[in-house]
Amino acid sequence: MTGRGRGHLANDSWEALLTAHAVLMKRFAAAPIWDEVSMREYDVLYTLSKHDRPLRLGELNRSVLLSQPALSRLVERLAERGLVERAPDPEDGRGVRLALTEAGREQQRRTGRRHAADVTREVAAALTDDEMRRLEALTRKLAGREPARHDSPQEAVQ
Amino acid sequence: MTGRGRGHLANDSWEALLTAHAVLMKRFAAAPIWDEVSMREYDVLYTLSKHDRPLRLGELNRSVLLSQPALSRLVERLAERGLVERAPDPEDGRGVRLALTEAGREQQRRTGRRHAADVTREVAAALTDDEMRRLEALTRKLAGREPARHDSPQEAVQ
DNA sequence: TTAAAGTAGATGCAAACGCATGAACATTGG
DNA sequence: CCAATGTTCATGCGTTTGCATCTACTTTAA
Repeated sequence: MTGRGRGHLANDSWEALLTAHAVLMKRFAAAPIWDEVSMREYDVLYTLSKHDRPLRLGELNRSVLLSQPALSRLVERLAERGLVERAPDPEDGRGVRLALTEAGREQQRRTGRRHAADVTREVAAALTDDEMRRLEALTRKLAGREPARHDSPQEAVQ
Repeated sequence: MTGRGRGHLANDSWEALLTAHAVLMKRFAAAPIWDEVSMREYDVLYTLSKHDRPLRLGELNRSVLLSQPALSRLVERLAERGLVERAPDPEDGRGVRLALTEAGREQQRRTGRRHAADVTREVAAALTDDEMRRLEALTRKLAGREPARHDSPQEAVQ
């Protein structure tokens, strides 16, 4: 007698995550720190800052919730503003290698410092240290998997 | 000797949540079930379906990650398609009361059934029952608070 | 080796978005 | 009671987004 099935558990927890995401994103968006770069632009700058090697557009697109063309143009605008450098990939003539410029890195640090303070204020005010650690572990586990296959499991196919 | 401070814990857990959100949203968006209503439109239909009383635009806007004007027009389009009903609020002449039409409710159920299957597949494949319950509890706690104040705490001001 | 198929990113264009602001109504203070 | 202020949603307008498609390059296989 489990009360609710796994399906309900899965959907309820996902809905709760979505709600938390929306509520906190609204609060962060309301902060007066997005005058130089928008939240989406910051997302790109932050993702690039996390890696020390240049990223391909497609790699970047895996963590940024935008369509490939939209991201392509967002990066284009950041490049025009001197925050991102676009270079052809020497190992793949189709690709571009994206990296922060020095100005981009400084901008990321400046905005990141201010944003991190907001994140700390909201999250640390809501959860204990242990809860934050557990939330991190759970959400990492949630994202860190192969996509679940849709079709029925085929047994011993060749 | 805590290793990392609360600020780091807060930011790391928030980043992990953001990553999980982006990764799973991408997978869900890739599902072939958004031909009748888009994900954002479904978000509105779903939120309305959760409440049995009509919602005000402002209330709806608290859970939907869109600007007020964008939501106003999204609702307008849904109303034109006969999925949402907009009525003036009898208790407040400025407001509108939003509710699903019967067609809207059916559409929400149809899309919801298909989407829920995807959510179950991804989330239940990644987490145990206990983990799902813990994730739900943590994210509820995270969102279910008053916004943390920014300014310094004023003591005993009148 | 080379034609066919696949992949990465850019571009045209209509739809949707956010910001600033407006119009209508509600609330407050004198 | 009424003027001033606040609140709620709608609208004008420039910017950004997504979809479809294109080009350029790579990979596969014959």
